[in-house]
Amino acid sequence: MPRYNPSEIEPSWQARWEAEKTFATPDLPAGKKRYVLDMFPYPSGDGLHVGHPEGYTATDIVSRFARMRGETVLHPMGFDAFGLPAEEHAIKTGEHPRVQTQRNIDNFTRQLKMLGFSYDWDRVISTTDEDYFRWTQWIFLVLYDTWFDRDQQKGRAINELPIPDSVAAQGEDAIGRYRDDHRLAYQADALVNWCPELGTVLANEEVQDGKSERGGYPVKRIPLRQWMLRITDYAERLLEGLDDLEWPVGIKKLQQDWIGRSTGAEVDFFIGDDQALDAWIKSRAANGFPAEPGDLALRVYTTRPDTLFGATYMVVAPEHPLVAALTSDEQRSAVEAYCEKASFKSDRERTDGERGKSGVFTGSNAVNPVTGQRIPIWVADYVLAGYGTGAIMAVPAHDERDFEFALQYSLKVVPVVDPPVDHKHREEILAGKICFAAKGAAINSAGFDGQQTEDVKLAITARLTEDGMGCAAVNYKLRDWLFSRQRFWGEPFPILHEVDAQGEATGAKRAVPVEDLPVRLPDLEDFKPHGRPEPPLAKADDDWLYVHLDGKRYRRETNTMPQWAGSCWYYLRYIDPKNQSQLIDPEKEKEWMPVDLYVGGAEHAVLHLLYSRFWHKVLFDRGHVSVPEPFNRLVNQGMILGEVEYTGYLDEQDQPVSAAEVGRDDEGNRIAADGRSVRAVAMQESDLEKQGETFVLKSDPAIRVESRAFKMSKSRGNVVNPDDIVEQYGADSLRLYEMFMGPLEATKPWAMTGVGGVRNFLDRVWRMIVDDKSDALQLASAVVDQDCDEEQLRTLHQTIKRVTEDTEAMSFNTAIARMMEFTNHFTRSKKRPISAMRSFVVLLSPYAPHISEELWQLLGGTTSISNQSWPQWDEAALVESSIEVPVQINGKVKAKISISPDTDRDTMMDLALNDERVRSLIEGKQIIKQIAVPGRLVNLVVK
RNA sequence: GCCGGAGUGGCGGAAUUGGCAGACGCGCCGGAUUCAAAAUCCGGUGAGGGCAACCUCAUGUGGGUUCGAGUCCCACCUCCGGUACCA
Repeated sequence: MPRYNPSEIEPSWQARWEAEKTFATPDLPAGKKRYVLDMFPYPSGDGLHVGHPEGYTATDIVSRFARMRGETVLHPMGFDAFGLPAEEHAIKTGEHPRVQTQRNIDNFTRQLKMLGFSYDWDRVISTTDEDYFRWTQWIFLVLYDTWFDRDQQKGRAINELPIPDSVAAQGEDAIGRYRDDHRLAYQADALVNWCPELGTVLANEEVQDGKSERGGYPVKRIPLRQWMLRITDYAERLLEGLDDLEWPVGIKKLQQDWIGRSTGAEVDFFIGDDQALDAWIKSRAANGFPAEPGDLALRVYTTRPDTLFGATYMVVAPEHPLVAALTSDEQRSAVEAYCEKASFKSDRERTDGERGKSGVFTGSNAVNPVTGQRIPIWVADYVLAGYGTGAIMAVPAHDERDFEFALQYSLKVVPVVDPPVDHKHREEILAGKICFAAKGAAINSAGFDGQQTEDVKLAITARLTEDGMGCAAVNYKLRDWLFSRQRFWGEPFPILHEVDAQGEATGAKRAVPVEDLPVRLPDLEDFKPHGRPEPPLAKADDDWLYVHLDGKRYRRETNTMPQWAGSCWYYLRYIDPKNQSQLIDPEKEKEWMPVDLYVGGAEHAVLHLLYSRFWHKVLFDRGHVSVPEPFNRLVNQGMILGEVEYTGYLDEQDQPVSAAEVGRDDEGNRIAADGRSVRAVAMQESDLEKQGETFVLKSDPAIRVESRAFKMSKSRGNVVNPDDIVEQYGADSLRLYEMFMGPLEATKPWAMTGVGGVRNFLDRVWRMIVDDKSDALQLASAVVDQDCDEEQLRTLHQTIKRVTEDTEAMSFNTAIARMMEFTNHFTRSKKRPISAMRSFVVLLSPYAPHISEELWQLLGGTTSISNQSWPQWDEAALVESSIEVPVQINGKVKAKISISPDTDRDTMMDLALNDERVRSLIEGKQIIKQIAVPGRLVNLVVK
């Protein structure tokens, strides 16, 4: 009895695809190309998660579909294999990270192949391959060799950087330093998130709630010499580039917010002695606003220059370079203590918790450039050193943060914006009792009174510019990218630091010559961090660590790159994965780029996608790639949650407590409204019933029960393993179920019964074509070599049309529903024309490739079904001779009439009015309005 | 707080973009087949009322626009995800 047996047919077809290289992609596309890309996985020890195949199946369907429509498809897969877990494992076990990484890659590869994805496995790459990271290092050298020309808004070669005469006069070293200051890859002392437990610094993104994202260990801020990438130079380009991309608007917005462009003005406040004020004002008026504020001024950035008249005090960040100079002797101990305390806190800790503001008066004053009045300068950690100029003018009347601070320290509040007259709190705002951050008309602002906010901004900025006190300015939230890690398992930097005879660094550096790449990782005895913020590579032998070049001695850079590095450009390498002389052959790059469809999780919305775009733009500017943006279309697959769980509550006496009464006490323990402590228990669906919006116990409807699906997690024990599903139901069922669950982008809960449902469908498809009663594999007797009848033909062509359109629209769930309808229809037919069966199996093949191959072969196919061309539908076959349309009376369906689909408006109305039932219903009533929509409905409004 | 997304049967979800709400699947009920069960096949299945033909109500809540609203507008509620003093 040849039952549908996926565990037999799936591996055999996979073996055949592999042996025949069915999905090998040519170097260059013939005709229309399509580059379909998945976000490559980190090969963790846990293996594939059920969330991975969701996106992978979607792209596989798109790829198979496109191939059958004659496009040349590039659909590759690889591994993002550097990263912390492998290193943690190495530290624990002493096993080289490469060994474990390879094991995990092998397991992932097995799992991916088991799902029947049509990747070109000859193009597989791993970021940890020397042959790959050689080019990651090469791109780093491009960044190192590039400066950003603001006038042209373009990255250019460092030797094209204009050297000011004053620098040139100081000699080669000065020129070198000047260049180093302009490179896109540069070193700086950065306050870093040092995590002693992990023995590494972390990027801001890797720190959550003052703890490491991985492991949840405490993080301290310490200054350290770090590699930085000047992504901020590209802020404007990264912002503009978003416009033309077919990305979800939400993701675009996240990137825009992350870049955080704002416009306003920089303003200098005089901080010198009164005697020097006049001279300063005169010199500013004569010479204009200088690039640097000088010793006599404190520079701020504001987005509301219109509120300058309301600036009643100033605040500098604790790390601001002028803090010491501004601090008076009386205040020195208080200020120093405050700054010391702030330095121990991370950005996150500063803002965490109470959210109360704190600060200390410096003892100094500054002159408000428009009022001429002296205002106090405070130091407070609600001002961040890294944004704007690290100092602000505080306008408590019109800024919530300043208002809160002013309230706490009894600072002056001067309203300078009059809210609209109908504003609820206008009186209190004008009295300085409530803060108003919106727009209005200027007041208390001398000559600007009465003008609207936007106009005042321009007018005041113009006046400041004229007086040399300020200028219009743009700022970004985006920070330069902290690019070095103190880890072993990452790409070494291809940089050499010159050392003198004593082994001391001279400060000069040079790039490793391109022909010497890759810089391989050294052999180490063990991988343990030493607890100091110094990279493990420093433990390498001198053979590795020291290099002689051109008669000089160098020490290698010992930091490694972060995990993001490898994933920044992998999509390029797939196009030319084995090229030994170049990153990518320009001819191939031109033919294949950009990526037409990129599918992955929304968790990479900002970082990975922003970093890749940045690298790509640099490569573009330097002529290595031909398009300005790498990913034309982006789709985020939604999260798959675990099975729905029903949770009831019991008190200490095991009496049920309604979920409506359950809350949490201060320690987070669950308690009932009356204070009894309660515990959660899992409930069976069969014991529950729906009551209104909620579920209740059948036995006691007063007791409410929670119903919810949770994120899959090991600790919750609701993780679904793809291996188990494939074993029980088959890969085709898993693929089909993941697509049938709902829209690709939606978050949706897993349901094992649903997998059974699609398996049932595949069983029906099998029996529609295969004779399951006979011992040999042969066609069912109902499958006949004759033409479709009219209805079958219509069903077939409707199915072709809808599956084609739904697949194009990536509406996979409805495409599958259409195929189920087809199967329902033809299973009922005693005669199933073989031509219809063939067309159907072709439609099914991108979704469930293994069963389709098997059935295709049985239906007489001699080559892989993936070589078939996609069926075309015939509009003529879709036309029905007669359709039923509803007749509504006052918007309610009261009757149906049968008409030919092309019946015109008037004829429809006549038919409706003559319908027996309609006539009886409108008898004696007055028809006020007649609406007829051809092919759709008739509506009569009667009184 | 702010930003995004979503609320449709017992459940997952459809609905040509303003035109027959609930496609398709799961579950449930009934029937056929069977010694019996599984499997399979056929039929039914939003709620309430009626012997019936039918009637009434129904897409988170309340209003509005329209001949007609799940879909558009206004106000609100709930859930999920992201984010955190960026001057």
